Formats: sequence, structure tokens, C-alpha cells
Amino acid sequence: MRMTKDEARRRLRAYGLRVTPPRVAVLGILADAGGPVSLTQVLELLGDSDWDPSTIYRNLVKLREAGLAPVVSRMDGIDRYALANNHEDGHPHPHFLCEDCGRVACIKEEVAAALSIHGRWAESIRGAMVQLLGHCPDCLARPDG
Amino acid sequence: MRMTKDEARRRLRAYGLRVTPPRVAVLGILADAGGPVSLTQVLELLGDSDWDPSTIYRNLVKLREAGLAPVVSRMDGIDRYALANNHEDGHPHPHFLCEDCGRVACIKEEVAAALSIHGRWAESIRGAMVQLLGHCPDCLARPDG
DNA sequence: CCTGCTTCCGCAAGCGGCTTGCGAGCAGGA
DNA sequence: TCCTGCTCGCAAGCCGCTTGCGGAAGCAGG
Repeated sequence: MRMTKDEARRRLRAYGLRVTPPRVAVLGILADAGGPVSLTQVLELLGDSDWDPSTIYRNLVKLREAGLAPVVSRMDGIDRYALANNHEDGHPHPHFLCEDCGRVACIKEEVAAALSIHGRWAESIRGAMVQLLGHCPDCLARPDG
Repeated sequence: MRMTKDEARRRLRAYGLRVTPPRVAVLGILADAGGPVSLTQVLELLGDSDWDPSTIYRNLVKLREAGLAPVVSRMDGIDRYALANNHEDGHPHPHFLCEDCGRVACIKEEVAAALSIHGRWAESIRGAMVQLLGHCPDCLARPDG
């Protein structure tokens, strides 16, 4: 999932954004993560790079406004971003937040396939962001769950 | 959905909780609301009664620990409480948060019926709290949506 | 390379919702 | 009625998000 700095610069330009060091770094992190990441997670992954948190925050906002990194999950009130990937953008898949380990997983098939809904809420539900809160398979498997 | 003060006192006793004025008031509010309410909503509904917010918070915690008012939705990271009602407790139904009007609705039938899942995530999903984030039918119907 | 407009960055502060420590006060059983 | 332990009010703190402001940097055009 690696992304070269040149690739990052190219993408930023393509979306009409200026190229700045933190912006390139954030893009790289989103690419490496391979899943939805929150502002806090980005900050942690950046680690020792002394960029101001508000700078990273504003860059995430910019990236999402430009369409380069939409918010794919608002689970628990925390916005989580992911790189826009050609496919699966129009139809964001459900996400699962584990209350034990805090991991956010993408539930692509299992629920999405079952959402054949009728009635007053049909349109709302089809367009909604589906979020599931519970215990993930790994944590269920742990004896100390 | 009204609940008399005596009924509230009786319920508190039955769950092993002391009877205090704020506790009775909170119970009454949960009963009147008829839907999931958050700490903030309880405070608003209490209005001019000058109880400290932390008191109400702690009472909600107590009520949920006692099993009298479980958290039925953690949508957007905000805990929402509802009175324990004989039925439908073991199988909490999905909730829908409207991004326009902020209303939380209970989606009893439409999604729940469709959740026949197989595979690695089956158990997790069956036990999970289902949350949907989007635009409710009413807001979709408004022309200025 | 230099200029100048525009955007971005760092700092600092603030907000909303949740949470807790502490001492005074009340509920309720002996 | 008294005593013990739960509860209340106050104050502060935490966490994640958000914004105002002045100085710095990107980048298009000369």
C-alpha cells in the first residue's frame, strides 16, 4: 500500500491542492494504513515529526473537501478517513468498531449483501453509513473477553 | 408513557437503588421520552431544576449499572439511555441518527429482519449494536435537504 | 531568480461531552 | 434517633475537535 512522495505530490496537484510536507506525509500515512484512520491515529503514526496537531487536522479537512480522503466512518463520533479508491467510493461499506480492542474493521460482504430493505426507511437506510458496535471475532475468541 | 413518582420509587427500590429526588426525576424523564435520550437531553428536559450536571450523569451511570436504564445507542459517541422494557432488551434494535435533524430513531423491523449473516463476523455482527448514520425520511422529504 | 498573491503553518485558546476527587449532606436500616 | 455509607454540589480535568491570528511558505508570473 506504499505511496511514493512523487505519487503523493502528483495526486495533490491532480486534486488542485498545494503540495506541502505535512500534506504529503498525511497522504502517505493514509496509503500505508490500509484502513480508516482518525486524526489521533494519524498524529500517532506521524510520531516524532513535530507538526502541529491543528495543522494535521486542517490537512485532513482539506483532503476530504477535495475528495481525496473522504470520511468513511464516524463511529463513536470520531471521523475516520481513508484514501479515495476508484471503486467502493459511492457505496461505502459498513464498519465495525470493537469495544475491546478499538479496532475499526471494514465489513464488506456480510452485512451489505443483506440490506434489501423495503418501507418508509428504505431510502434512508440504503444511503446511510452503517456502523456496528460490539466485539470483534478476535476479541470474542480471547478467553478473557 | 407517564410514570408516577411512586412507580419510580418502587422501581428504584426493586433494583436495589436508593430513592433520591434527582433519581426519581431522571426516571420520569426516561419514561416520558419514549426513546433513547442522552445526558445532555436529560439535562435540557430537566430544565430549570438546579441539579448539578455531574449528579445527573452519575445517576444515569447508576441506573445503567443497575440494569434499569441500559445504553441502547452509542451513536456519534454519545451514550443514549432508555428504560429497560421487559421485551426487546436482549435484542436491542438498530438505531438511526439523522445528520440533518439530529433525531435518533429506532429501526425495529426493517434492518433487523435482514440480518441473517454467515461467516467469520457472524457472531460479532449478531451481537453488535447496529447504528446507521444518514438522512431520515422526513429530512429526505424536505425540498431543502 | 525575484516578486507578490494566496494559501498554509504554529501557537494559543476554546468548546462540548464525559469523568472524577473531595468534602458536606441525606437516605434508610439498626 | 443515630450511624454508616451512598449521594450531591463544586471544581477541575481529559479528550477530541475547531478556530483566530500573525508570520511563513508555495507557486505562478515576470
